[in-house]
Amino acid sequence: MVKKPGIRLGDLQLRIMRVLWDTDAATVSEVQRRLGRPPLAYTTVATMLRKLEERGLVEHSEEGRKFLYRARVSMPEVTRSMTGDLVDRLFDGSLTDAVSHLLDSRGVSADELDRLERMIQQRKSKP
Amino acid sequence: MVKKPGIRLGDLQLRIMRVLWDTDAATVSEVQRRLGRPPLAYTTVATMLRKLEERGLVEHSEEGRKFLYRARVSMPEVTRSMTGDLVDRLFDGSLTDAVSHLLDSRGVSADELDRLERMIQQRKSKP
DNA sequence: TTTGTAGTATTACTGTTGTAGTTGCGATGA
DNA sequence: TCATCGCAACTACAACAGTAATACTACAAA
Repeated sequence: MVKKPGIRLGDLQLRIMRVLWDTDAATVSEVQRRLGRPPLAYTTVATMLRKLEERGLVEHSEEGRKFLYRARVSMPEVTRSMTGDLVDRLFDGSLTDAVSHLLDSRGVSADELDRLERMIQQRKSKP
Repeated sequence: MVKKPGIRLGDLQLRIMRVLWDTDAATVSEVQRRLGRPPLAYTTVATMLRKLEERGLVEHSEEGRKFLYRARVSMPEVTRSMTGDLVDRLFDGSLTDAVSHLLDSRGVSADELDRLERMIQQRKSKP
């Protein structure tokens, strides 16, 4: 069993990963462009990509003289790790506590409640 | 409307806040003791409390020559802030996506599903 | 009165995230 | 040929979390 080291990502790191999950592979400039709004310096993006690669979350191949980056960890993997982390930290691992809190703390529309209910029904029907 | 600055806490910071939420007020030594297991240096705890106080999350009064610390932010406040943060970061603010992911990624017992279902029923019955 | 001790204050150091400047190099267009 | 541009490499640095040693101080015990 390979151990999962518990992935923690900062804001920018996560935004970069999201770009890579969307595009499958991208150069630094592409990532930079896709990050949008207040444009970050090219070197900022390049630095973060290098650091992500050091951590093994990303890899690159050379396409001519530019680097093509792609994710080495999947989105579900990261998502699971980060949510699990928070559920552990805040709710002592209790899923129901976590969901309960979510329902309490955010306005949930009747529509959403319906969807959630159906989700649970489905989950119940198949073991 | 007072703005909520989006509270982010590190591991130790959260553990310390939890102690304070549990005890209502505690000296540095008490906090240190309550953190348990691999005991941290007294000064480590004191330093973190000071930093938390700088951020306004904690306050102290003087009890003789020792400091009595207590939380200035409530547990639900912090919990809401941190979960909201993650839901925004990972699921673009979609609560159903978040719950859906939680159900998928962790083993959920039939028992828990029942409890969740009842929770949703309750929520539906009162607007 | 001296000294140990329990406290706080000060200082320091490592690692990580976010942010970017500077440098060097190779392709390319004038 | 030479200036420029695109790009990677290297370096830097502020902020913050975590960790703690060291220094100062006031009370208590002997």
